[in-house]
Amino acid sequence: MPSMVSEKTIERLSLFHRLLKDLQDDDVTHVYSHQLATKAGVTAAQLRRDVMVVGYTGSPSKGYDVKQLSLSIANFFEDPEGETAVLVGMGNLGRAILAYFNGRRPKLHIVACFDSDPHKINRVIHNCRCHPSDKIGEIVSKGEVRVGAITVPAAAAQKVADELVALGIKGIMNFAPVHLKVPPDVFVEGIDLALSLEKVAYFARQKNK
Amino acid sequence: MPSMVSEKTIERLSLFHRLLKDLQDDDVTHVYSHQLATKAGVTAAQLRRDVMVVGYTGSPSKGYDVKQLSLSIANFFEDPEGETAVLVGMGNLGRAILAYFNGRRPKLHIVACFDSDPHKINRVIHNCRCHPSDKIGEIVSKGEVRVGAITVPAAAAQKVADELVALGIKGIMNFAPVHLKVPPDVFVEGIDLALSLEKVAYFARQKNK
DNA sequence: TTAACAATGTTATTCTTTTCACAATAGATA
DNA sequence: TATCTATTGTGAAAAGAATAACATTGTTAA
Ligand SMILES: NC(=O)c1ccc[n+]([C@@H]2O[C@H](COP(=O)([O-])OP(=O)(O)OC[C@H]3O[C@@H](n4cnc5c(N)ncnc54)[C@H](O)[C@@H]3O)[C@@H](O)[C@H]2O)c1
Ligand SMILES: NC(=O)c1ccc[n+]([C@@H]2O[C@H](COP(=O)([O-])OP(=O)(O)OC[C@H]3O[C@@H](n4cnc5c(N)ncnc54)[C@H](O)[C@@H]3O)[C@@H](O)[C@H]2O)c1
Repeated sequence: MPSMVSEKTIERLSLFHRLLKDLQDDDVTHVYSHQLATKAGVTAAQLRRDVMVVGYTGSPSKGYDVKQLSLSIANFFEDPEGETAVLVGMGNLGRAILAYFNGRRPKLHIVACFDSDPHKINRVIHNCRCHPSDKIGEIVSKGEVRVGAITVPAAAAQKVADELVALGIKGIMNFAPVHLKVPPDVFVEGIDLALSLEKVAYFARQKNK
Repeated sequence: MPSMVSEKTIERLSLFHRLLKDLQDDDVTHVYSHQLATKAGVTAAQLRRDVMVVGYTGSPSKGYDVKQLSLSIANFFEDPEGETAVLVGMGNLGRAILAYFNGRRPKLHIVACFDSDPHKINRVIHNCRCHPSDKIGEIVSKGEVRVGAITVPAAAAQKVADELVALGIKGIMNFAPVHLKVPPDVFVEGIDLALSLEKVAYFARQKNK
């Protein structure tokens, strides 16, 4: 196993994993790299290269065994009983995300939510009771959860991040438009929709020239 | 001006632009590359390299003139009176995004929303009346809007994308977890939160080893 | 049995992006 | 004025990612 796999490869493997599960639902047993690659929107060469890192090997004539490859990727991710996460900031975006991940979605369950607004505290939203955010440390014991999502206003994001780090959280999805400072043993994925939209607008202008 | 600027550079320039506006609000007149870079979470060398593409040049002793650099980036983006966009899918996520962009946010206004659910049609949400999605072509005239956001279930996303493309839209933000097939003159930014979260979970596991 | 085929695993190559390094420069200092 | 300092702009080097190329291999069919 290579000591470090790139973020891009992890994203694609996760995507392949999802597509493979869809294929399984449709009772497809085998798939060729170029077929799966087309569904994923990548090249076959890249898919094969990504698949290398999980150690699974397909057959030149049958292609990949859907079930086996799916298992190999799951095994590579080594996420046995599904990850749990906490979410801080039960505003518009926080509620949408909670609905999404705690809906029919099986994996990665959000087990606790927090907000500072007294009107939201103790309300149960999407099977998740909203707790006061200054009680995080009491409700979630250190090391209990590895992943956190931040959907509070930009001004509060760093403070929340510090609290999550203190809780022992090692991965953060940050939707607030600020760069978070965290220790090197914490992974931050910054999702800045305003920037993404500006980018889309820029390239849209480029395209119709 | 280089004919093609990378997506990464556009994202960072947009980020710098935002940070420069914040500095202006605080009446800061000059800033050094390493200061701005720290706020942005990138290296100073990278920032300087990005700034090259907009053609602005700073002073070795004063650094960058905040106002001038901000103007230079805005000018490079050449987005005169602010972009407009349409949004299809007024579910949980669609409403959150609408609230976000049509709130105090000045730029990039969502001018029309669509949904197929009769219960949602004609309801006014965040200053935006929800129209029936099969009437897009009647409500938005071709070429009127350049950017679209898709927040419908995965199964409906490609169909919606086709309709947007037919409308002359050149840039799409797609939140549905599917790869969209569009003509080469349309730019698609796929935002797949489930994949992002899986990635965070993976690296969180890696980190605490 | 063996040749032909089509798809894989993997190495080599190309292309892109980031980092490094440093000459050039504007101002501050004496 | 001459010198010193800190920062810029940018070519060159390094690192990283995608693509191409091809030898290898399991299967089919003559
Ligand atoms: N809504 C979107 O689609 C969207 C898009 C892009 C980015 N964002 C970002 O996501 C964040 C949330 O956006 P939103 O639209 O949901 O805003 P929102 O105002 O609807 O929700 C913010 C929530 O955070 C809570 N909060 C504030 N300070 C807190 C604290 N210290 N601890 C715990 N909770 C706290 C508030 O009570 C509120 O419920 C913002 O940073 C915003 O910039 C949102
Ligand atoms: N909610 C989230 O945080 C979240 C996160 C990641 C991805 N997504 C994706 O975003 C999309 C929307 O998610 P959501 O949680 O808002 O779902 P949702 O079910 O709340 O909303 C979907 C909306 O789309 C409408 N719709 C369905 N078919 C349509 C059509 N053909 N034309 C127009 N409107 C149509 C529905 O009436 C509904 O209002 C999904 O693809 C989902 O996978 C959502």
